[in-house]
Amino acid sequence: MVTINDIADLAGVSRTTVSRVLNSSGYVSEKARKKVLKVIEQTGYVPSEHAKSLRTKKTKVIGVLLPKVSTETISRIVEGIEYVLSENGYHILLASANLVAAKELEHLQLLQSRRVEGIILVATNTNDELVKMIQSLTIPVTALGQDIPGVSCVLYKDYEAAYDVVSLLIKKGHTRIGFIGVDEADPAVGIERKKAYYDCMKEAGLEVEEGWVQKGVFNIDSGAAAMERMLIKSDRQPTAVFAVTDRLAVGAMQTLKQEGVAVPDTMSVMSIGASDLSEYVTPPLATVNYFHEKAGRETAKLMLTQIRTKGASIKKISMDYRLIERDSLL
Amino acid sequence: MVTINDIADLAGVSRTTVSRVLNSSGYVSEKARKKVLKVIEQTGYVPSEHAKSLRTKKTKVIGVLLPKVSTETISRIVEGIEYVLSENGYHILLASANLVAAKELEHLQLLQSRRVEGIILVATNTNDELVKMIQSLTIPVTALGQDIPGVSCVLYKDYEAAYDVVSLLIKKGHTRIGFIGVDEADPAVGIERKKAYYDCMKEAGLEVEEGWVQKGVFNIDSGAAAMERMLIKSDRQPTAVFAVTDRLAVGAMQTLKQEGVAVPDTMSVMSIGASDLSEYVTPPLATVNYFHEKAGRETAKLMLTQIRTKGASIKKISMDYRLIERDSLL
DNA sequence: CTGTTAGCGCTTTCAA
DNA sequence: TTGAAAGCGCTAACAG
Repeated sequence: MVTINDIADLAGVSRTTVSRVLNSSGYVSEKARKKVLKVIEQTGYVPSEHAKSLRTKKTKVIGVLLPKVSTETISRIVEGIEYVLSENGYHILLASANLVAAKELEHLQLLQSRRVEGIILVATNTNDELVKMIQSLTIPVTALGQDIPGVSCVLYKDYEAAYDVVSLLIKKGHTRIGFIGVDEADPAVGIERKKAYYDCMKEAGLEVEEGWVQKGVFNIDSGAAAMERMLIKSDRQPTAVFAVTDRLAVGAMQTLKQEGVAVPDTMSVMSIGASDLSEYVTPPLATVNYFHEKAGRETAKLMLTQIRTKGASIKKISMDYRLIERDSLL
Repeated sequence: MVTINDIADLAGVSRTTVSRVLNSSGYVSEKARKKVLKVIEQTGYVPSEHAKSLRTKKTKVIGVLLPKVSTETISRIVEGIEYVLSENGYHILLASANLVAAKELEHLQLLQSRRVEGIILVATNTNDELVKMIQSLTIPVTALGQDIPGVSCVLYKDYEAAYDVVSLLIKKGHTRIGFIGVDEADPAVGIERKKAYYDCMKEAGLEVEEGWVQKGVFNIDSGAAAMERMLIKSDRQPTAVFAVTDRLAVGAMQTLKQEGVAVPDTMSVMSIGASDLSEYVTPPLATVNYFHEKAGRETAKLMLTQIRTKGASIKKISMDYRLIERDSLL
C-alpha cells in the first residue's frame, strides 16, 4: 500500500507538502503541486481516511442501526438517509439487529468503537436497556419512528393518522369497526394507533366489541389469521376494519376474499403504510402515506445539524401524512 | 474521549498490559486483568478500531456498492450480505450510486480511502470504465448480478430462467408470445433474457412479430406503457407475454385489465422476480424466484474466502432459480 | 513557500 | 508476567 511518505519521496518534497496539496490547505508552489499530483496519478495513491481521522477526530461516518434490512419501509428510510448523508460527504456504517433486541446494544458498542460521529437509530421499540444505553452515549443520536426521551427524534403522527382513519370510516357511515393491531412493545404502532382507535370510537359514541380487536405481527399471514379470528369471534360482524399496517390489511383481505366477504361492499378495509403492495392489490387498499424516504432525509439532516452545532438542544420533528382513499373503502 | 493510556494510568499498568487484556493475548496476571477490567467498566472505555487498524492493517469493514437502496431485490440482497458479514465480525460501509454511473467510480475511490478490506458490487451494468477500475483494484472485489471479467461473481441464470419461462409458455400451447425487456446497458436483464426469448421461440419454430417485442425501464408504469404499445402495434395479438421483471409484468397487467383483455383467459403473463407484489396482485403472477437473499449470502461468503485465502482464484457462482406457476398463466 | 517535529490510539517486538 | 520503544499514515503547529 502506497503511503504519503512514498509520494513525498517520489515527488522530492516533504510529506507536509503532499498533505497540503491533498487538502488544498496552505501555500504550495505550482511546480510542487504539479509534481505531487503527477506522482499520485502514477502510483494510484489513495490517502487513508483512517490515519487522517486518527489525527483529526473526524471520521465522516454515521452509524445507522436498523431493526431489519429488507422491509419496504426501512429500505425507503435508508434511501432517504443515504441521500442526505452522501450529499454531505458522509458514509453510512450499517448495522442490523435482525429483530434481536440484544443485538441492538451490541451494535451500539461496535459503532462506537468504529468512532462514528453519530448514530441514527431506526427504532421499533423503546426497551429500557436500549434507552439507557442511548442516553449514555457521548455522540449525537437521532431516532426515527419512536419517541425516545432525551434524544432528537423524527416521529410519525401515529395517533393523529390512526384517529383520522377511524374518523373517516365513521364519516362514511360505519358504526361497527374492527381493529387489527400489534404488540405494545412497539409503542408507536402498538399503543398510539390502538389508543386512537379506542378514543375515536368512544368520542363518536360507538361501542367496541371484544372480538373486533385483534392482534398480529408485521406480516401478511398474521393479518389473515387475525381477520379469521375476528370473523369467528364477533357477535355482530363489523362493516369495516382498520389494520395498523398494510401487510396486516392485505392479509385481512385475503381472508375476506376466501370467506366470500366482499370488499368493500360488505367490509371496508383501511390501513397505514402506502406500500407498493397497497396500490396494486385488488381492490386497491385505502391507506395512509407516511413519506418514509422524506422521514429518512429529515433524520439525516437532524443528525447533521447536531454534529455541526455543538450542544444543539434536542428536537422532536413530526412528519406529515396523507390519507389515500382507494377502492377498499366504501 | 478516554484512551488506552488513560486506562493504563488509572489501572497503574502500562498500556501494553491493557492491550493484552483487551485482546486476550500474552500473559497477564489475574490481578492486573481484574484491575484493568474494572477501570474499563468504570470509564466506559471503548477501544478505537481506527487506531487499531492503522497498526494491524485490518479494518473488518466491507464496502457494499449499490445501484440504489430501496428496491425489493436489493434490500433482500443486502439482508443476505449483512447476515453473513455481521456473523463474521464484519461491518458494512454502504454506498449507493443512486443510478448515476459516474457515482459508482467515485464511491469506489471513497471506499478504498476508508480501507475497506473488500468491495461487494451489486451490479446493473458492465460499463467499461467501471470494469477497468474494478480490475485495477488491489483489494478483493465480488460482483453480484453481472458477469464482470476478471472478478469473482455470483450470477443469476438469466438465460436459462428466461428460456424456461418461454418454454413453459410454449408447452402450455402458446405460439404468439410477446416480450417486454429493458435496455441492453444491463446485460444480465437486457441481453441474456432477450436472447433466451428469441432463441427459444426460434428453436420452437415460432415467429416473432416486431410489435411483440417492447422495451421498458424498471418500473410499473413503464410496463403498462409497453403493453399498450404491444396491443396497438401487433398485427396478431399475442396470447401470452413474458416481462423480464415483476414490476414490468404488473404494469402490463394493469393495461390489460384496463383494455378489457382477460388474464389469463385471453392473455397469460409471466415474469422473473418473485417479488411480494407478484404474489398478491390479481391474478397472482407466475414468475421465477431468484432467491436474492441467498445470493447476497453467497456473495458475502465468496468475499470472505477471498479475503482469507490470499491469492484465491476468481470464482463464478451460479444461483439456482425456481419457476412459480400461478394463475396469470394458462 | 517548505520542512521539522510531535503526536493521534493502538499493537508488537524485544528485553527485562 | 510486564514495560519501553517503535511505528502504522496522517495533520498541525512552528520555524525557517
